[in-house]
Amino acid sequence: MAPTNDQSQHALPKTYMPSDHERRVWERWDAADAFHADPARVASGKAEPYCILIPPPNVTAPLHLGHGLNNTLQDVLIRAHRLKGFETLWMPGTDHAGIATQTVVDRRLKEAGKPALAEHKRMEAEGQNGREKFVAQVQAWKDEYEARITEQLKAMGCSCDWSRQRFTMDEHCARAVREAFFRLFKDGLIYRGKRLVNWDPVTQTALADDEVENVELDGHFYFLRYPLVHRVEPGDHNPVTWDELAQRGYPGAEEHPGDDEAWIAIATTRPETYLGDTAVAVNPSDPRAKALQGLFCQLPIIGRVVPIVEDEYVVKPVRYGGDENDPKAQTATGFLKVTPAHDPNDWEIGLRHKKAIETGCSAGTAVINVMAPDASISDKHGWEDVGDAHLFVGLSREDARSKVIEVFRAHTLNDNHPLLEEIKPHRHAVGHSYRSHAAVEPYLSDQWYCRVTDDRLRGSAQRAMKTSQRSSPTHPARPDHPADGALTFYPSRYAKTYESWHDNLRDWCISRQLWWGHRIPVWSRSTDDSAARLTPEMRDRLVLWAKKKGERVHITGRDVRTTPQEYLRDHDVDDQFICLLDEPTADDVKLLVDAGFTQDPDVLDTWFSSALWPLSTLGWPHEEPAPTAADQNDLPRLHPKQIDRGDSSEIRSIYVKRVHTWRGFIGEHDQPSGDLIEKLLPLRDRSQNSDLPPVLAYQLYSEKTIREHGDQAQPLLKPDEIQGATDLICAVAIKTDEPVELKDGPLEIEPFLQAHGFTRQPEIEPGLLGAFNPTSVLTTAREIITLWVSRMVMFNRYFLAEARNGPIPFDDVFIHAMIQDGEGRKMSKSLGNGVDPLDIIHSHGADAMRFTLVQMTTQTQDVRMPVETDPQTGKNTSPKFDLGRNLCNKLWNAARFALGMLGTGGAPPSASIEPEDLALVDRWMLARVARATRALDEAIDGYFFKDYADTCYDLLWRDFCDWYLEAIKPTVKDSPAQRAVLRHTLDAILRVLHPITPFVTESIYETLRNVDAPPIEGLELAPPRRGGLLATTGWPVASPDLLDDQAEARFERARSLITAIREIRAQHQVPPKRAIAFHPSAELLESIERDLELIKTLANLETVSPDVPDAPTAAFTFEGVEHRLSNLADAADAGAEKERLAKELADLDKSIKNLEGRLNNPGYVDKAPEKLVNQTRDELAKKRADRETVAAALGRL
RNA sequence: GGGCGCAUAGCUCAGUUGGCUAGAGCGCUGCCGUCACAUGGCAGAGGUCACAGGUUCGAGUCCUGUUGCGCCCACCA
Repeated sequence: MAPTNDQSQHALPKTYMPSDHERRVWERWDAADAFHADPARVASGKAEPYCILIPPPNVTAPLHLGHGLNNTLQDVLIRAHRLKGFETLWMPGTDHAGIATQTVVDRRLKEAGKPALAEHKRMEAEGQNGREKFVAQVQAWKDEYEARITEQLKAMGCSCDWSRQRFTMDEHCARAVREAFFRLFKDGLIYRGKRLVNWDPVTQTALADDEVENVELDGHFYFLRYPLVHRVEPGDHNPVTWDELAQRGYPGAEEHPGDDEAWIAIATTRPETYLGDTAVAVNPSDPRAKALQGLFCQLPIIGRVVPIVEDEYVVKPVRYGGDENDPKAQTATGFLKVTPAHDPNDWEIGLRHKKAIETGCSAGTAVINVMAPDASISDKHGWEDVGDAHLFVGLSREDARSKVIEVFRAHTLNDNHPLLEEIKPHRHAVGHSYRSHAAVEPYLSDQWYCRVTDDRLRGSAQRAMKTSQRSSPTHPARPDHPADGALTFYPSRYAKTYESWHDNLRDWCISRQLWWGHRIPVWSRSTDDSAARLTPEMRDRLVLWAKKKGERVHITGRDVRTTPQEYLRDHDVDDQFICLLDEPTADDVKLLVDAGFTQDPDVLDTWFSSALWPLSTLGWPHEEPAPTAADQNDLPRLHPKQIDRGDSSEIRSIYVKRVHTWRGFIGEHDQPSGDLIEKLLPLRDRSQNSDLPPVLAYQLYSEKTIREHGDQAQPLLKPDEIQGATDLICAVAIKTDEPVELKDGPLEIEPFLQAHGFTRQPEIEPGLLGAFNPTSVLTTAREIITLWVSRMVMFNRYFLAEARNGPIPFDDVFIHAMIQDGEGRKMSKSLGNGVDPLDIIHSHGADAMRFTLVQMTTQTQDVRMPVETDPQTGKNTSPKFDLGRNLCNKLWNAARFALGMLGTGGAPPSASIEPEDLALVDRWMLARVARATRALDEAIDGYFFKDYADTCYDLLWRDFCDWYLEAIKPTVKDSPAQRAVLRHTLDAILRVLHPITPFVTESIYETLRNVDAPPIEGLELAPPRRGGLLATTGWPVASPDLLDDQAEARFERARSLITAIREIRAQHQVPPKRAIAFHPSAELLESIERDLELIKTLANLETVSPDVPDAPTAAFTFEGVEHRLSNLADAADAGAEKERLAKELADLDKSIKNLEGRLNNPGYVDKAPEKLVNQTRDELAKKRADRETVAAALGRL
């Protein structure tokens, strides 16, 4: 063998220092493009795709340990599949996280004493571009945090395809958002609605239902009295007396003095909303309802008269027939104040009784909003009959509540009954904004909604779920439609969350009154003011404009679907909406502004762009065919589809792989096309005729041809056609940034194109969508199953639908556990119990962190991680990470030892090695590798991450280090075959561990890959595909022939014997160095003859012979027979021996009793499987024999 | 109010379809400075599987109930 490189062994430090390796390894991966996925390999059938889209982290803050876990798991899947030969794409990116980021930046600006959101809003109102300036601040924040997040992910070793990183507000995503919005809008799935929304009075935006967190609070029930009156004109007072009520048959009326004014009592938790009451409701089956028909209530102070309506929704008090078991019935008065503008239920009641309320309520309307957007009481937002209630105006919600109570307490009816009847404590859930944590106000507001309850969205999401995971085989709403998808949750219990979310779905409020987000691409024109109606001329201009835009603009109104022409002609509608697919040009804007339109100031809910993630990141809506692999060095043919249809004065471009494609429009804007053509034609000719690789290609189309022929359009080729055309679209592909030599000197192509009005926009990669959507698995936290998973399914299916249901964006959804601290609390900034992944990477290394996290990932919903604060650094850490660090160190040292044994650059490989020619321990080791790879395959397929880590751990530590390396120490230097097994086993271990601990394995592989050894028959270890990197090698494939049952059983037997001997050694406190003598029975000696060297090595035996010397010995039982050891110590310790034997005897007695009991049970013998019963009998016989031997030994002492 | 989950060694957790004496890591005890690794080796102690019933030849595992935690959902009378 080659000289053992002792120097190199000693050059390696005894301890694995992650910081010495992680950067170098990362740079090697990066330099080799190791993680770049090529859709062409999928398209050409050379590789199966495997794709994961990162759940884009919010740019609000750096990543926390939960992200660390999630992304580690994804990387494990990605790296394992990359090794398994899949074409693997892990798409990275970040989320703009609208409300969250805007809130954080606002807060930071305030803390820094800089102009914050409020100031910017004022600037905007004053025409000083406040919006733009504020968004720039948020953008700067985003840039900083996106960079930090990227750095964190890279530090963790995440093998994303970093060349394709996306952001939910970048141009690709914006493009997808516009397309999606436009299509939904056109298809009637987005509409404008005025209704109650969850309003956050602090950030002053609407929230979706799922952005509201319910918090249990101690509140009160306030019982208020409303006097009953006859119909009166406002200001009049015509009370109803109890006598009158008694005559009308009102139960209980006689309990009151007959001349007194009668009242009814309502119970509320929010007395301040009484200012907006427009009715009082009673259950029609309440015995009092009939007597009240035709009567009214008069609201104190305000003087508003409101009708009494009958509605089944109202809970009857127990006394009047309510359900005793209903807690509501126990506190209910049977009367419900109806405040449609400030309570969702009341809103519904208001709708049901709209007419009756409008005619009965003295305000003449069913809806009275008494609050400003900051939730203070206001008479400027729909409240007109303020009356004597001015004292409330301007108060906050909380102050208004106290004031109302104060006033009701002070006012009395009949001089002795305060209007405040009672206050009872009441604990109830109150919605709070998940961002500002302010109590959410149900607030009347005009918002955009996505009609997710439509079957095209909700239905398709429900049908997507695999039948076996459903609680009902079909969706209730469409019993005739069975499942048509294979959406599967791991663990399966989360399927229920998904299912029930859809059952209770309501339309999704998608507009947010924020500045940070995708602006809603709708221009609207309110025609409330009749003077502002469209002039016929303006209408004609708009119609013409819309006609020219064709399919790229959609005009409609509130809940009305007509053709644009019809729509604009109709002067009765109150709102007009124009949705544009493309960013409007300056001309468009001018026209729209002239016509009185303004762009909607709102932005879209963050989740709208998140829902498009599987589409936008993969290039949708540009669906372009993948280039074939052979084309890679050529310029692509520029397909007309790549050229925007419609308004072509807009200039667009794309990249195709690393080829930059530019698009421009020639022949408008007084731009002389001649110059461009003159320059371009020779360029193309040069490219086509030269031996040099082509650097530029372009094609010219007439806009008209593209309009008429779409994808079938042919480019213009003849010079005269080109020169004559006035509507040329030019698509240019360039392959270099270098100047190109022309006759008249070098031409810098990009500046040249720019000068001609071309702009370059980010690349769209052909074929990504086709190759990688559907993706393979989504790995995420359970809290966003509803927010995100469902919506991705809906949108993917909707937008990719050829017919009814498009593909599901992923079949598998893995929901990982939540990391809590040692006390089971969520990790959070406010508790100070969070752990920063970078801190762990610094203290323990990325691999250590990853291993620990993977090892913790079981199928439970929470995992706990005891958090400790390092007293020196003040940083949080956890002792759990030592596990991972220790494992890396163990691997490092095992490799150090192995490499020392192997040397480097050894003998060239000869013929392959047949396993049957190998020593027992080698065959055993190979069998362990074979068994482990099988277990690991299963673990990966079923998302059993802990099993994966544990299997690796056992293979490396228990099998390879504890047994194999120890066993081969005396023999490996002289056995080339054993060295081959050592080399390849280590190689296989590196490969299977690589998905969890990529850095240390890659570091070791740098050396190991240069060590040659003959291959072993049945163990396939594919070489690296790129850059000599372990990350690009192949998964170890072990043939079933390596599963050697006999070798394993034989080794196990030797191992039991070794363990038995070691036990005696420990019992007698024999120092490890001391070699002892073993005296087996003659039979045992004969049966272990072959493996004697192995046993001697591992049990540290000096001699083995059946002859027991005349010296102190210790006895032990193996396979029911007594054997002896001698030379244990200079003096025998009879006491310890006795103690040990006594304990062994007791243990044996216990299990004998247990086994006998079982066999004496006739039920067991009759009913249990025969095999099991026989096993029990054998066991009992063995134990009895052992017992006899032990008892005899004990007797002799 | 509805749904889901958890309770196993001092700590953190495994324990697939019920089946030999319930496992791992950390911690603990003993021996070890040994020439891959003390971030290590060998050996060991430690568990009435929350509680009460039930099904079964057999229950940590299945069923019912109880207790204690945790999470999600639900239009706050």
